[in-house]
Amino acid sequence: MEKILMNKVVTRFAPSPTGTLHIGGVRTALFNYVYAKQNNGLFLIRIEDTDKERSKKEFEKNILDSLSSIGLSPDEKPINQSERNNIYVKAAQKIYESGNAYWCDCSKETLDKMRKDQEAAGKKPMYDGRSRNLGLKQSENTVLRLATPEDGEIIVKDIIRGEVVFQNSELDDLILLRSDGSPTYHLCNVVDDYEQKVTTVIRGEDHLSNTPRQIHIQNALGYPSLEYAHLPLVLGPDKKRLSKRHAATSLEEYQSDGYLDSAILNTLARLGWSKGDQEVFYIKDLIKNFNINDVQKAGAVFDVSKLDWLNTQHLANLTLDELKNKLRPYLENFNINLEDHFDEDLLISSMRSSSNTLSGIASDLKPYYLDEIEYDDKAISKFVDDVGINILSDLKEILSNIFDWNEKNLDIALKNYQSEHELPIPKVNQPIRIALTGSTRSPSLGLTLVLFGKDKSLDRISKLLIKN
RNA sequence: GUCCCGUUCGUCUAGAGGCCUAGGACACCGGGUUUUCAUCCCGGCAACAGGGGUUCGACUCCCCUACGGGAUGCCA
Repeated sequence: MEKILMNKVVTRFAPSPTGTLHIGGVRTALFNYVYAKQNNGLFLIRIEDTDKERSKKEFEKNILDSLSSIGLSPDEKPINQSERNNIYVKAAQKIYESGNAYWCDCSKETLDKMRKDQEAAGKKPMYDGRSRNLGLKQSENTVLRLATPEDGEIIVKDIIRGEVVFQNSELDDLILLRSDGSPTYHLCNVVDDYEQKVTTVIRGEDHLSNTPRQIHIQNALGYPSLEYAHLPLVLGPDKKRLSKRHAATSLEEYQSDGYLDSAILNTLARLGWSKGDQEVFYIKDLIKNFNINDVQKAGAVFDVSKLDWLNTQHLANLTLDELKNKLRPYLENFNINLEDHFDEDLLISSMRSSSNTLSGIASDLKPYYLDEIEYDDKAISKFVDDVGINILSDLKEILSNIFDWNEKNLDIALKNYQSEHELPIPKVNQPIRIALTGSTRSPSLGLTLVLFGKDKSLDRISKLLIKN
């Protein structure tokens, strides 16, 4: 224990590249990152690609790119377990030589049958150690198993959960080396945590029951013990771990949907953790205020509406320039160049609260840039009737005679027309709004007209007039 | 089945025996501001899983039950 206190804190995020970076993984990485940073420690990444079947380079790339895109870059170059085979094999040998492992030649069929029998007998299915004292030598179809102590218990000291006790009798002799000689997850994981000088393991709760097994491997290898924090899982609305069935799970989907990285991180951090009544946190706030001891024990349901709200908060905190820069890629999706508007600053500042995502704002910006207008049928049928058409042609005339095209003049003209004809304001304004933007949603009308400019405004009114 | 973890408003959470007629936020529902939408402001709805203990007193401590999750792989 003293040893841990003396060492520099080192945390790691150890994903296996079998899919794109999952939002739950981002949260795990975030907590690891923040914990390391607030202790002046190191945050590392390790790619656990020992499953040759399912590991894909493209996923590894996605995970690494996603992490750095959201600001959770590691302090050292990530390592790949697939490239460190000899280290694990050496460790396995050491365990074997110390008498804490043995070769086992049980076939898959034998094992299946054993498990089935145990289940039928109402017992926990686990390897019964039948090869343990056979003194088998390594051969083509042998695996190396850890000789787990049969009695006693292992106490996992978990920062979040306290002491969790496991009886050794509940644990079976796990496989260290497969029959093809390749190392398994538990071995690699333990060896690498040691090799990378990891001090603190922060990972999902699904690993809690793996921990005593890994501690046995550590003990067999003579490694020092680690600090653990098992995070509650991120759940879907049905309380099962969040999966594609529930919602988007990969980070890149949220990013392309127009959520700010800082808002995503904020949402994830608040899932299972809180600090007073504060809701909005940036990474620097987390480094200052986060306390891993305060993390909740129960799983937390991921709620997109909270993300939406937090995103509006983070969006509102952006400076105009920041917002413009963040908007650009989303605008490009519509082939829009932000600078093509004659007063993009006024435009963006008028439209910045139109939607709670970047992609939503970009989409709302389309009428201001593109010639094609998408008319909202409902709005058309509600406001563009005979009366609406008359109003439009009247206003077209009136507006064309306004030469100093500014918000104040336009508002006055609109107001005069409306009071002269004793019309309710929306009756007058909505048809114009629809003519300009295709819908009834826009900033105040005088401003909207300014944003479109005189020519375009009149054009669009004509266009709607012709259409009807 | 067995082992492990968990259980406060629909959701995220505050609550470390009296501060709780249980607080905040999101969502939702009303109302207001706004020429529309959004923003913003105000208000409302809504929870301690159940049962036993311990205690003068339990959301808080202990036990049981129920429910949920995780683990039980030559996956990680």
